[in-house]
Amino acid sequence: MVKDATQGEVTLQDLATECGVAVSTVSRALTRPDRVSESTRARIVAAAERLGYEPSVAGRALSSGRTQTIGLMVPDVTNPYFFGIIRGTQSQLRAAGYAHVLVDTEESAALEEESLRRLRRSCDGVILAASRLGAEEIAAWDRVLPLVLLNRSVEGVASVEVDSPDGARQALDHLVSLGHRRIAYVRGPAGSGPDRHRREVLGATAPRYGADLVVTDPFAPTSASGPAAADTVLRLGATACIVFNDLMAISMLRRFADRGVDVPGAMSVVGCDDIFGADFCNPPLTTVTVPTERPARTAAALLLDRLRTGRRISPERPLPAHLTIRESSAPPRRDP
Amino acid sequence: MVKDATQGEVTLQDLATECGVAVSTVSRALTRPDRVSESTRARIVAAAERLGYEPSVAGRALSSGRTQTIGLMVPDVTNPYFFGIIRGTQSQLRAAGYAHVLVDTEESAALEEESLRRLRRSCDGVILAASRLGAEEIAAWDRVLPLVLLNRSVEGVASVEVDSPDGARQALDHLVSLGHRRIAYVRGPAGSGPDRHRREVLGATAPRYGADLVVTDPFAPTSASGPAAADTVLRLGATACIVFNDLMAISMLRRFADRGVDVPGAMSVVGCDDIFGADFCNPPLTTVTVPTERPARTAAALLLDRLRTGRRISPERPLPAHLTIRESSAPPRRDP
DNA sequence: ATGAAAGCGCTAACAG
DNA sequence: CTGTTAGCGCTTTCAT
Repeated sequence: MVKDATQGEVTLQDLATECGVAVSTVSRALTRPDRVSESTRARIVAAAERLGYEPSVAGRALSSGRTQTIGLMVPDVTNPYFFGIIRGTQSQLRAAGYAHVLVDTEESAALEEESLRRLRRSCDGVILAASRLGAEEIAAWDRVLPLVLLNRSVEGVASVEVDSPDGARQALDHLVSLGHRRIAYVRGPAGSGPDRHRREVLGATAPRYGADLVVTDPFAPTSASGPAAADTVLRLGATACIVFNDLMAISMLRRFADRGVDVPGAMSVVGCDDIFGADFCNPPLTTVTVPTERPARTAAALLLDRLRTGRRISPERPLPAHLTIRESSAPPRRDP
Repeated sequence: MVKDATQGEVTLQDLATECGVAVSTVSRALTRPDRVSESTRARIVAAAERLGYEPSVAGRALSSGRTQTIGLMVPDVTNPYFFGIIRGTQSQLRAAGYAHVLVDTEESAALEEESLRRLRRSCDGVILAASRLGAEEIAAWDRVLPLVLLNRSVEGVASVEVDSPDGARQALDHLVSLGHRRIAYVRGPAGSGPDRHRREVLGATAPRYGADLVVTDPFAPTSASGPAAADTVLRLGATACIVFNDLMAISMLRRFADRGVDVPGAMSVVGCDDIFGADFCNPPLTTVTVPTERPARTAAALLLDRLRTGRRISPERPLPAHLTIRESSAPPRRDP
């Protein structure tokens, strides 16, 4: 039953009065059940239940220093890629009794900084997904506020890689196997960890495969960048491209269609992430699939563990990425 | 510059000592600038800046009773429909200096209840999007915790309609104009406000249009329901359907394809929401477009205003819905 | 096992 | 305009 607002909130004091014990006893009964007698504990818990007691986060935070909330910062809530991240962290945190503050940093490092500043006092820790901040800034913040990074690694800061560079290698392998020689990699934002890893892997692998890799300049990882990215790929004379993420890749598909470039006839496109929509766009997008929910849960668990034990444990290896081949990639058209 | 954790947090007391004034003066200087002399205010603000002072949300909440955070509860964070809602409320709240707690209730009324219970003490108010709770429960909660409803209306509780029933009418008009006579409406979840409105409007309008409307039983508003919903529509012998949301509609498109039912040749499909993906699925989906970000901002503004003034203002009218015609709807195939 | 008491950082009367 | 004082609800020594 919902308590009426006019009665005010039920406090520890109320329970103490009700049960004829001291507030400290009530506090213990509710948070350290082993340090009170079984009988009083039962009595207090029953009263709490009956009166609809709900602990005050503020009171608790003030005296204990812990807020029982952790922040999740993502660069773009409207990118379906972050679905799994949001769901995964949320379920893990909820199970542990933590609240979950979601912050959309809108691809802006400045907003990230400001948000961290604001979260510093109100969160016990923060999960930072795909941060656009510099390595030193991240390291500095981690000293103030426990951080776990997702898809970004910084020396000395806990992190979980979602993306595995091998996905890009598989994509390249696939395109080369189809017969492509001149292949473009369409970059994401300049600071991105996965972007760097992919460039490294592709750069190192292309020669071995006998492929001619051309890398674009960085793009904002959103649909809006698609048309420009598509045009760039055409200008570079590639017959196939690997794209930083599916949001851009799907948008590029449309640009190619608008310019009369047949996909996959005249241009093969491989995206990354396998987001919502990748399987039903037109043509369906060949993409690098990476499970996100599991690493997100890992990140949350990592943070919780660190808060509890003070230890920094190292994360399990991420699930391997795999290529999901759909209709947007095919052998290059033979020149007439 | 980021303050080092070893120094501990800077408090009002620190600033007071630093400036040689009382904590209350510092408090006022930072929250009621007009109640302090300009010179001391400047001195204090400068010190705060210099020492990297950040107010303690907990301390503030405890003494003022306000937490400066508001909750947003959505039934499914992985439904792109809620993108605009999340963005809209977030931007509005951020501008007002409020924190934003996102809760995914996973289409479960029980989880909604539990979340409200937990948020009661830690939020100043909650924006409840597409609640699956009963009207009486919602009204009861509103007495305890200021609520604003999105896409759900309950007597006496502030709400903003995103959906306008006229969208469904336009969809029906469209299909009838194309020549369809037997038209199915695929329902969403039982408690949904928009679902009820649409049934009412469609039920009232169909006779006037000379259409034969058949209404399905309720479905969970997710992709998973698509196949079953598609099968039901076929069983009902309709040549066209209006679907509760695009998530289901897109999924139905695929089911129809799998069953060899040509869309739009043998079946016209009209969705609702115009979510991410509706424009690039195959075939592109005719759908009822409704702007979500603006009403979400309105909802946030409404809540903030109520918290500030205690008044309950009534919201502006929602933006009108409009039909966006794409390739998933066409005239019915002439029987051979 | 339980109680008394001291704050945590801040706001909000109430004095001056 | 500013200082003094009392809590807000809770956890946490320190006694008992």
